[in-house]
This record gives sequence, structure tokens and C-alpha cells, in this order.
Amino acid sequence: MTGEERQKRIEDHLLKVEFASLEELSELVDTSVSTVRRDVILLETKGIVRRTHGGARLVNPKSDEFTFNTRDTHQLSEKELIGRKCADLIQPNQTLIIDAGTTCYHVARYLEPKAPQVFTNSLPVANLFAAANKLEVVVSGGVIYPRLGVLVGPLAVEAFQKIRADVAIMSCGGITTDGISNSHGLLIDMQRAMIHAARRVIFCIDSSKFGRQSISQLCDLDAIDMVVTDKLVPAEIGKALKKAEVEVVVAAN
Amino acid sequence: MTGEERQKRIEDHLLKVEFASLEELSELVDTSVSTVRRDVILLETKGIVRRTHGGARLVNPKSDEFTFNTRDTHQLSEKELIGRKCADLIQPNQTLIIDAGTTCYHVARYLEPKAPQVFTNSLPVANLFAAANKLEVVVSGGVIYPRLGVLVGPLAVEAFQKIRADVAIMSCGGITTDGISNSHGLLIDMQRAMIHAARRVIFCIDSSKFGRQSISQLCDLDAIDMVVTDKLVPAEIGKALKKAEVEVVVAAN
DNA sequence: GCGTTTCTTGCAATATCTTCCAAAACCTTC
DNA sequence: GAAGGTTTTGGAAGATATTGCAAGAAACGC
Repeated sequence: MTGEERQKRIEDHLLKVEFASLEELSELVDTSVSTVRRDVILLETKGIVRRTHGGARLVNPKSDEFTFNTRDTHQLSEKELIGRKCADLIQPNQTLIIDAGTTCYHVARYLEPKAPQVFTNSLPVANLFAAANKLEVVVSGGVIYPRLGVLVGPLAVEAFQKIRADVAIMSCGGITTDGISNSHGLLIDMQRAMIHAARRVIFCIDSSKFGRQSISQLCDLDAIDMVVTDKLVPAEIGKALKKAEVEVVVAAN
Repeated sequence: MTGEERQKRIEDHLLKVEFASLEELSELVDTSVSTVRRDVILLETKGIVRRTHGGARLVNPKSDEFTFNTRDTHQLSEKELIGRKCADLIQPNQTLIIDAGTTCYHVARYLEPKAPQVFTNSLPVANLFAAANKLEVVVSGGVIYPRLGVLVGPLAVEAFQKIRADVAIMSCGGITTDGISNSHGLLIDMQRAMIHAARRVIFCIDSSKFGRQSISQLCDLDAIDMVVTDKLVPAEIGKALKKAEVEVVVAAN
């Protein structure tokens, strides 16, 4: 087997599994670990994989391109539930604003069949739709906020000030009776512009956010129209939401 | 069996299997390895196969510059060479505009250590930098042009009209004595805005683009400052570039 | 911290490539 | 059909590239 053939097979394997140990790969192509290591170094210079201790990972995995690693596994199934439920609430042909954040990302994953027009400031969401050319996806400009893959800053805010949409699908760092908050000032300006640009504002909030207060205040409960969550809302917050005429949807299995 | 017959059979075989070792091929056509090697060299000069250590691989003609797939291996090593060379030409702390396209993507890959400020309309480039929080990356807004992962449209053009950068690193579909052209009208407006926003314009053009005329004319040779490529430029184009005072850099091993 | 795993580096063994040459096949010309 | 020249072929020698291994360095997990 020639070197290229081996590298091709390694690449193909990684396309399937996204990550593999060198040992595993050396067995796959029936050669020493040294050689596999060299192959992987070569594939790295080509930008196809990224080397890690003990293995190699595909640079551009097909599907979930972005790993919000720290929070990714956290509350995963809840977020998926919320995502599916929220996507159900969207009418076909509505124009959407989709916020960054893992929960919103999961909404986006279930939206594809509905073929709406989508406006987003989230790189992961943009990547999700980049391959499918069925629907029009507009990306706000902005500076990349690295950990989250969000576009922030004046360019992003301006972009949202220029448009109008039927629905904004948002996420946040916390919700209390005082309103909704998020973890970084840079996000706040943009989220306000998003809320302002949408006729209807839906917040996707997993239950771990209830009663939590993040550092920057985003808006009062009055400003929003619906909350999609995975568990019953605590009584106090529920009362405040009712008073603010916010509809609450609980996604259940 | 004549030489041509043999080469035809080698070609046919490679169409099926994509790779083959010389040994394998020599058995197939029942001749010495030396002869097969010569055949493969000939097929390489015709651009049908690519030689590798120990074998031959079919070249895959189905890609053009802007079909974006980082795993695409068409002209890969050339693009890598260009990418590295072009990245070398960038001074630390220069602000950059990076165009979409595979060649520019490879430039971006070698830029990371330089930590400049980067402005791009390419989703793949944005993704590349999204994880590394060393440098500031600004993404132009715009509609995702699906196949390519480029952001296009008014939002993108406006974003580039607002900024100024030291260098623009660009790619294109073709270059002739008449100037530079590209394959999609949507790209043209944006690329013009990019060129206008940069003090210095560098085009990364692999040798397969020489003499090729894409559908939309982008600009005259006067408008650009430097061409980075992988082979010596054909005489006629070279003369035109000299007349337009364009510096030509050839990336070699 | 400390033991373990993995990585890097240098090296020798092996495989392949290049370059050359002589033999064979083929073509031209008479 | 034979002589003389050209092209193609197979192979050999030295150059180059690849491979697997081992020792020390670095990174990781506990």
C-alpha cells in the first residue's frame, strides 16, 4: 500500500468517526504507529485533520461543525427537546432571527425542512445551513467572539437594526423575576437589536437557567412573547411571566 | 501491446480504483515496473494522473477554485505552497482582508502565528480562526452562497466599504492579459469593495488559472499590486503584469 | 509530585526513484 | 528482405524517500 493510499484511508475513516487514536489508525491501515503519526502530520499540514495527544481529529466534521465543548454535553437532551419543540412552533415561510448559543443551535437543526429565511449571528448556525442550499441564510457581520462562535460588535448590531423578522429565537444566561440576563456586555447590545427587529420574541431557556442571574441585564419580561423550556417553571417566575403576558411552553418527551 | 494501449488500460484501471501501486499496474499490463513508471510519467504530463511514491493516483478534475471543500485535494500542494509563501509576505500587525476560495484559505492557515487583525467574508476562514482567540477576526455580513461558503450581497459589500486594511489577499477564477475574472457575478461587487478597501492587493493564483477567462470581469491588472503563484507566469501575461507594475512572486519548494 | 503514555528525534533497513546503458523491437530506405 | 537508424524496453547502480525502532523529552492523568 502506498503512502497516499494509506492517508486516504485514514481520512475516510476519520470522516466516519471524527476522532481516532493513532493506535486505532495503525491497526486500520496495518502499519506502525510511527508511520501513522507521520501520515497524520502530513494530513495536518494539508489542513484536513488536527493532531491531538494520542490521535487525530477531523478539522471540518460534516455535521456538528462547532463544538461548544464546555457546554456541549451539558443538558444536551433537554436542549434537543427544546429545539424540536421550538421548531414546531414556527410556521412555514416565517422569517427568523436565530441567536447564538447551543439551545438555539438545536432549534436550527430542526428547522431545515421548513425552509424559512434565516438571519443569524452564530457561526455554528451559519455552518449548519451552509451546505444546504434550500433556504436563504443571512449572516450578520461582526467580530468573532471565540469561545461561542458568535459575531458581536457594531457591525452585528447595525446589521440587525436594518432588518425586520417575524420571529426571534433567543437564548440567555439566566432568567429571574427581574427579567433576562446574559454573560457578556457585548452580547447585550446585539440581543437588544435582535429583539427590536422581531415582531415576536421566543426565548429558549433550559431549566438550569431559572433563577440564575448573569452579569449583564438584557431586558424585562415584558419584552418577550414566549419561553420554551424543558421543565415546569418555578412558581415565582411563572407568576411574573404570567403577569408579563409571556406564553410558556414546556417541551416534554 | 503498444504503449498507448497500455496507458489507456492504466488510465481505465485508475478510473475504477483511484490509486494503484506501480507493481499492481505492471502486473495488470504485464510489463516491467520501469515501463509502467514511464507510462505514468507520461500520463502525468498529460494531467491525467498524479504520481506518488510507489504508485499513481487519478487527478480529480471536478473542482474549481470556489467550490469550497477543505478536503479537496485538487492542486492541493500548489495551493499550500502559495499559501505559505503568501503568508510569509505579510508583516506582523498588518490588518488583512481575506477573500473566500481555497487558495486564500490556505494562506489563512499559515497566518495564525502572526496574529494580525483579519477581515473576511469566508465562512471556512472564519471557522478556522474561531477556535483560536489570539487574533481578532471580523466577519462581513451577507447571504451565504451555499456551495462556496462565501458571504455575498449588499450587507457584505457595505461592510467592506466601511473599512480600510493594509493588505487584501484575494483569489480569482482566471487571469489573462485583459485582467482578472471570476466565476460568479455575486462575487464581483464584493471583491471590488475589498480591493478598494485595501492599500495593497495580493492575488493568489495557482498556475491552472493562467490564460483562463471566467465569466465575469473583475478588474484590470493595474488594480493589483502583487501576484503569488506556483509556476513561472506565461510570457505574455508576464509582460502585461510587468507593464501594470505588478510584482510577481513564485512560490517554490 | 510521579508514573504512564505519547511525542520527537535520530538512525539503520528497506523500498522506490532517477539516470544511464545495452538489448530488443520497430521503422525507414534501398 | 537487409542495412541502418530510431524508439522502446528491461535492468543495474547510485540517489532519494519511506519505514520501523529506540532513547530521551514532553504531556497527561491521578
